[in-house]
Amino acid sequence: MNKLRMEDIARAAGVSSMTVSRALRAPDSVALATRLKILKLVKESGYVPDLIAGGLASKRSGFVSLLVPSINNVHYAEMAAALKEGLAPAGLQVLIGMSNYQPSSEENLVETMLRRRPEAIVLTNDGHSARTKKLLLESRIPVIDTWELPVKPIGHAVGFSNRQAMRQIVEHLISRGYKRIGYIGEANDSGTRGTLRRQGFLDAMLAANLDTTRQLADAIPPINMLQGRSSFDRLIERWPDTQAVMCVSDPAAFGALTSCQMRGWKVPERMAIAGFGSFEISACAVPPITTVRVSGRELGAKTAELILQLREAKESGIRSGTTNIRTQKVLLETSILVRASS
Amino acid sequence: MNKLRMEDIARAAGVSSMTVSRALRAPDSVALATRLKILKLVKESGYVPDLIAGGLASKRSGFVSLLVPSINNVHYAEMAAALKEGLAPAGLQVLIGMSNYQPSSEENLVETMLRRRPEAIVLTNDGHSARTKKLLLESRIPVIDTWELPVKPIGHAVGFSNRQAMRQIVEHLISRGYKRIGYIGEANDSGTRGTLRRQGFLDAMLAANLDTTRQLADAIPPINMLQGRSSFDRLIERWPDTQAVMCVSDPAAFGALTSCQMRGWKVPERMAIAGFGSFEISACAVPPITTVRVSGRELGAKTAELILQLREAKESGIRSGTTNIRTQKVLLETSILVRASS
DNA sequence: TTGTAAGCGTTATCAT
DNA sequence: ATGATAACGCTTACAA
Repeated sequence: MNKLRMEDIARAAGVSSMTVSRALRAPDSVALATRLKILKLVKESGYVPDLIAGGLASKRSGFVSLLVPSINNVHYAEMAAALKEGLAPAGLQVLIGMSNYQPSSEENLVETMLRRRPEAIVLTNDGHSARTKKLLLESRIPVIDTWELPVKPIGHAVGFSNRQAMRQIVEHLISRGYKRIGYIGEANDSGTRGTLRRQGFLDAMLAANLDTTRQLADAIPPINMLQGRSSFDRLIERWPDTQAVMCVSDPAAFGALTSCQMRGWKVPERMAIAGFGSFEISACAVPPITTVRVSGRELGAKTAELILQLREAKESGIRSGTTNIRTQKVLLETSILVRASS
Repeated sequence: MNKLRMEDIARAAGVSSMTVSRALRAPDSVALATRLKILKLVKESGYVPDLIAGGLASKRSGFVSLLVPSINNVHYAEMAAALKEGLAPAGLQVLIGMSNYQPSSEENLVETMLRRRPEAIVLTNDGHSARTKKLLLESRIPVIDTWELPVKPIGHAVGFSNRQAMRQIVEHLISRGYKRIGYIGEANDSGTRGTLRRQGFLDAMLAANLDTTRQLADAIPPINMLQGRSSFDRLIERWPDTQAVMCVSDPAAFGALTSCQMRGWKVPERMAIAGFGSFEISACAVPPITTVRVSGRELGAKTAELILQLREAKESGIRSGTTNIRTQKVLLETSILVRASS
């Protein structure tokens, strides 16, 4: 038994393969009786059209590529789900590639993804290599940077200001009366979100005329709970009179909280704690941890919207002879969730 | 400026496109000078070969499809990373599809993935619909069920026994002297891993002649921390004299722990807790939580191995005229991590 | 070592 | 509403 082709269905239905093709993609353009007969045969035979062949002929691959550093993250998961939901009505599939937080891997991943000619490519991290940028630009495929709004994005961007959000939450700590505030971040974060968040911390502290020396940023990204705990321990060893600690992410903040639990320190009385990202752990910890709310769902939905909009613009551009599509930037709001830890 | 094709590179190099094709895929079959000239042109021009066209011609798509329920899970992340590493040397890419824990979505996802003709398809959940099974079987594409070893897998399988692992950890609790042991699980888990884990709980309890009525399995899968906490609260309300609680997963166990923290209950003195899956939270919680160690990396590596082996078997099968490849089952070991919570 | 010719399985385009 | 034909951009198979 060989693999079925469209022509096999066509022969069985007594029509040409073009009619089968139409019955499958644009049912209205085929007579009802013919269509029903074809669909019945397709179903019975288990025929599955070959998208490789279809893609070659139509020059539409039918999928959008989502590149994430890791698939172990609720925000990427929600973003992916929302992106998928937003693109499904347009018949676009989402295929996910994982770079595993390795910059060299991203370059590779981008190149292998481009080979499959996605209809758009969504990036979730910044700090791309020059070659990555060149490949993306030359591919003529719409590129969307997400999460942060880069000053100079490769193509379009949907995101929020990590710096502004961090500034906001640190201002909250300051308004609570904490003065000796420490910061726990990640190492090697030049050109990444971590840097921007730390910048936000500095913005708030300097504006309030507070001391900014209590910083520890040596965890390997992405910082995890246990790293957060050990950073906290070293922070306290070095600056024992610290009153509050601002962490680059919720898992790190939870790590700091567990250190307090082991020391028998009351939170927030002895030590206030704040995180970033509204992960489940910050809601469930005892006490719950103050954090910055970010919405992967919103990001995914907006990104889907943008992709569909770009697609339409391109269609009408082809019709009108215009080829230039302006770079789009979508800025999302963030808000802080004040909880018992501060 | 139009998209570059292989022929453009060929013309620039003064060779035929076949030579370019060879220089790119089997460098040794092209004269050194020619090859260098071609590779230089490719690099300078930013030409990226079209895998859609290549796939159609060669009947090899060059990718393996990994279908996960969600990308918010460290185990799938590690499995994906290991799978990727294992397949990369063979020139196989891993593309991830997400079903979002919706059974209807899985059917859809399988079908759209099949359209792209992956060279193997890796499934991470069980309980497939009849149509899904039919499509997979008729596709003639190698299918690998992972995590659990189903009694009747669709194709091949790499996994461990959830039932046996759960039995082991419950036996540990029993050996510690706990008698009134409760169970917190997920609702609607017929045919899924949850059912098998609960079965393992029953196995151990019945073998020890202990009461098995303290079960609460009404959380919506996948159970999360807050659901674990509320299940625990209801368990305690109904059976206040419970001594230990076995949870279907670590996040649920952590939820139970936070309830104890809020009640001021000592763990394990007043309440012993055990989880499943060795998530980071169980290592970082205070006290750390006893759990079952599972290795996504190992699963991914073994799965990659199996895929390469099947591929070779197929190659030599084609040469020898044999077409039948036996179903493979790979069983991995699990172990329990005894920690302070029990 | 390189080239030529013929597809791969679908869809675009133009007829009818 | 349906069909014939020619791509789509590459690789296979064979020839030189």
